[in-house]
Amino acid sequence: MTATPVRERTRREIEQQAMALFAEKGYQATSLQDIATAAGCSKATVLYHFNGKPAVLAAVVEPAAATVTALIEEATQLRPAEAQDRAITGFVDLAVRFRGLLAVLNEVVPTMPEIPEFGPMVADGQKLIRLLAGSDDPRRLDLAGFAVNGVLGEFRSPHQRADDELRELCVTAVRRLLTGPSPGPTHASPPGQS
Amino acid sequence: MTATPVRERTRREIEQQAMALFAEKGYQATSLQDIATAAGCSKATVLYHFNGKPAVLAAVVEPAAATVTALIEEATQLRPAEAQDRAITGFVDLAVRFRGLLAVLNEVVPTMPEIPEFGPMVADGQKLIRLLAGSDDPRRLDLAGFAVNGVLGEFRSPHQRADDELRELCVTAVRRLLTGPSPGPTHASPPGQS
DNA sequence: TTGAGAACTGACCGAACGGTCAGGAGGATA
DNA sequence: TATCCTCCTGACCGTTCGGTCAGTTCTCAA
Repeated sequence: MTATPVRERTRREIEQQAMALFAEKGYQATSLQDIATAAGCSKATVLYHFNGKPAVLAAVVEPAAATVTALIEEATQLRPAEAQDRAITGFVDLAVRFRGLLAVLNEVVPTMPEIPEFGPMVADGQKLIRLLAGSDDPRRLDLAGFAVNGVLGEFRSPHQRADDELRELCVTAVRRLLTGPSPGPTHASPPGQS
Repeated sequence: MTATPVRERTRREIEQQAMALFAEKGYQATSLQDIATAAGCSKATVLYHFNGKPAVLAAVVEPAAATVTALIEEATQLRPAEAQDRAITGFVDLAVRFRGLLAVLNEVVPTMPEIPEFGPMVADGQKLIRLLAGSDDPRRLDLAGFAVNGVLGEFRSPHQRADDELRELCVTAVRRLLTGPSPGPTHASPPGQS
């Protein structure tokens, strides 16, 4: 009934194998031939189903992107204080859930503006930082950006760490950065420092 | 007098141009031809002076690596409390000073174990995390790793941020993560949660 | 002046990449 | 059976890359 189920089956296989390879070796280091071999088809078939390598990446990333969008929409409808906490736990959960993909995103971030498929994701990233910060104070926005970088960095190399452990570490770290008293107006030098 | 000054002059020119290009476009995206053109020589000359592209990167990174080693040696001889603060400010200062290089390091980190020239640097990274943590508590070591990732991430894309601003942000964030009370033994759920 | 060695180069190579294209295989339809 | 369309493929293309090599130019001491 879905028009051509065989088409979807092949597409899905390519997406799954591409996801695994991207997570394992990175985006640049994975060639279309690698994906095709893993998926049990020819490189031309990959290009038949996806309009170029970036399109493969976009398809692989799409579920994660949709989840981010949903999280943002959900958190936006909460009151500010709750929204921040929801954003923190939601973001970390999401990072753990798509941990294999995060290293890839990390790698591709610098070249993302060049790829039209990623426009919405960049915008969502900004919204997420806004929610994590909990306010529009530039200082808190900066800290939120720092926190996101820290979380992303935590997934850069394929750790052997368990999901739960990783989640706890990230939540703890992000809360330390973003909750509690506001950072000093100028550079803050905690008591007793050189 | 230094045996062959002309050799050193060319080497230095290549190193400087390579550093600028790496900082601007990244390591992978910079070809040997790019470096040669910028340095006003041929690609073969670059290969004559450096034993392959990774060797160029190693030479470019070497000053920063030496500074890290010096910082570690210095901090190691302080008392623990002072050592941590010295490590924090020293690390951030160093990150700002070599900001152009950090994005490159960030990019190359996953493939670093494959390049023999980088063995000592990886070891220094571990020592630095140990100093930043201020103790051997695994939880604090994890937070220190998170902090390093955050700082590195802050330099991933070429911000327009001023050095001072960046330094203040990083020091604030790292202190928030690593100083103050020890993180709870299990996952801490601040008051009022779903 | 001259010769030896250092410094440098153009031409070339093999490999890998993303992408294109004409056409084959195979099932549904008429 | 004949036709059509979807799915798929091998062969090929142009480009870029890191790296090699034989040979030329330059430097400098004897």
